[in-house]
Amino acid sequence: MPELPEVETTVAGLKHPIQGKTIVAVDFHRDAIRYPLKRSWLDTLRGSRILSISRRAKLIVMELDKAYLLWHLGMTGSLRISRADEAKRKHDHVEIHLSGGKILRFHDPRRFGYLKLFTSKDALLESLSNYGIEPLSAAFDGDYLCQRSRHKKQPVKNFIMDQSVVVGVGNIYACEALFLAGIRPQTPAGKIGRQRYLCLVKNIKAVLEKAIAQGGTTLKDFENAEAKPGYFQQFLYVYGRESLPCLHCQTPIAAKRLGGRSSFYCKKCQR
DNA sequence: AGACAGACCTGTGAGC
DNA sequence: TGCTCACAGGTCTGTC
Repeated sequence: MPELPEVETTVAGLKHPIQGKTIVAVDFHRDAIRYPLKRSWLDTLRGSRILSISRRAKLIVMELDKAYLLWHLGMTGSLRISRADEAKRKHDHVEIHLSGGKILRFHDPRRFGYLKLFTSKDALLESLSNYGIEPLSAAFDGDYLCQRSRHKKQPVKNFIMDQSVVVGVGNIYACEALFLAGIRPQTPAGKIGRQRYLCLVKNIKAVLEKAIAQGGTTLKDFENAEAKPGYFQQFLYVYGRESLPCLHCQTPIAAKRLGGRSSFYCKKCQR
């Protein structure tokens, strides 16, 4: 599920409720999600204060006074704040009881998400070292993308979804940004010129910023920290619109699998 | 090294 | 109604 805007929305919603709170108790309801949930973490977590929460790539970083918690929401994960009297739902795998009585719950039906604990900043940074630059940073520009793409034969859509190049762009926003830039998803990345990369970067930033402003995209089960959906899905031009008329030229939207992922584009608007 | 397929999971909707 | 199948927002690993 969550691409950068959904993670950003989650972090924004969690800041106020959890920053400065102390972890009173932690429940692991499984031994593992994607990776093992180690019982030894429980002692570290109990009594820890949450100093800050932030996002890096599609990851959520919680800085505690004794450690760092790193969350990935995978495809169907969500983190939400609930009252103590709200019943645990199916697929609530982790519950963190906070001072003040609220509970932070990690919900993830498909269990592609994960939670990791690091006891030093170096270990945390090491685990983040393979990620590329942030798409909303000034460093992400057309020249960067153009330079990284030289000699690459892979489809440009797969290229911009490569987290070691630029982080946070997933299947939905890759399709949307390529549509807005007028670039076909299957075009080899190395064959695209600087001018078109300038345009693509502009549209990646625009699509992500607009999605953040709308609280992300909810196709099925994304919900933010307050259990509310996002509203960006009503602004989608191509994603999930196979055979429907292009909103610019009425040509039926085409679908194609690239790198195992459904890709949507307009044969007339995207070349 | 780069590109691709397959694996990891459960839920949902379509088609029979 | 109930079965089977394909597919879903993301990584990670193995293979060619």
